[in-house]
Amino acid sequence: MPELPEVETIRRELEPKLVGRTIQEVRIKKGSRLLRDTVSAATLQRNLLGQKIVALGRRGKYLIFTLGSGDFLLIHLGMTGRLFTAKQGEPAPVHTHLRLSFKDRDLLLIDPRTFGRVFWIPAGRLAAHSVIGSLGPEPLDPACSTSRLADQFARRSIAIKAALLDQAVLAGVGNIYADEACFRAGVSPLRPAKSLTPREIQALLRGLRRVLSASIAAKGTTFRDYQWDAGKSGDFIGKLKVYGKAGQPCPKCGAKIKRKVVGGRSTCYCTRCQK
DNA sequence: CTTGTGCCCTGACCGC
DNA sequence: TGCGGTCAGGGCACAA
Repeated sequence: MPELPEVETIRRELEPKLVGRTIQEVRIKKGSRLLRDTVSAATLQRNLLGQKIVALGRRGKYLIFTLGSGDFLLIHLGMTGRLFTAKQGEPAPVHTHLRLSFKDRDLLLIDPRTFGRVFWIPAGRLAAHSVIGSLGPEPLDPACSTSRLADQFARRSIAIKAALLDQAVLAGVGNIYADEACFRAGVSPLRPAKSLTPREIQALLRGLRRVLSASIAAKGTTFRDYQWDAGKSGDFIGKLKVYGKAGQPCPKCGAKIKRKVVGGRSTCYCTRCQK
């Protein structure tokens, strides 16, 4: 489940390998669900062929390829999406949906469960595009302030965990880091968002930033499917405090970690440490 | 506007 | 060994 740290890790891995290279061949899996209603395979193919990758950016969980034409290729990895390079001529693994060939290597997009998505966005239309335009601030951006978050939470009665998962509130936070941030802030994920005090929101943002930064440094969390390169796992799983640890002792107080579905997602927390 | 629910999809895992 | 059932969850459609 690639979240902000995992997508950022993939971005950093691919940037030096792809920027400056020109797309020489485009292969799209027939009827790939990743394109859905966003762009036709023929249009995508036509618009990518011969284009140079001039930048590789990230916004939330979206990877943003800037092309020489000024247009953008957006990739969201969903739950099981993987993106890495392979030697030319190397056989594509099953569930390869997109293969871009460059002078020295190929880029493969593999996604068994097809929760991922691919978008093509014309030049100048990135910020106004529906998926990018509706995103909240980057949690690691200094401009993302406690007061801004407080404004967002003030009118929400949903659980703080659900609010953290809302990409319009904060971009890039998923199930793992929402749970970890709540634990580090000592805040129960069940609390209504608007019940948090400014002090608690500050602790939450600080905890979130710390866990995101530490995870990026460890190349992300490999819980199940995520890899930042072929066969390469992230190391942050050993640093997780509560996520996926239901029934195990809380690392702070030793009480048994509880699991509950919040906002439709499995949520792990300590009822003693998190109030 | 808000909030909650169900669906998409495949593979890993479990119990029999 | 095989096989059916369950679960994982990001984003979106949809209903209230």
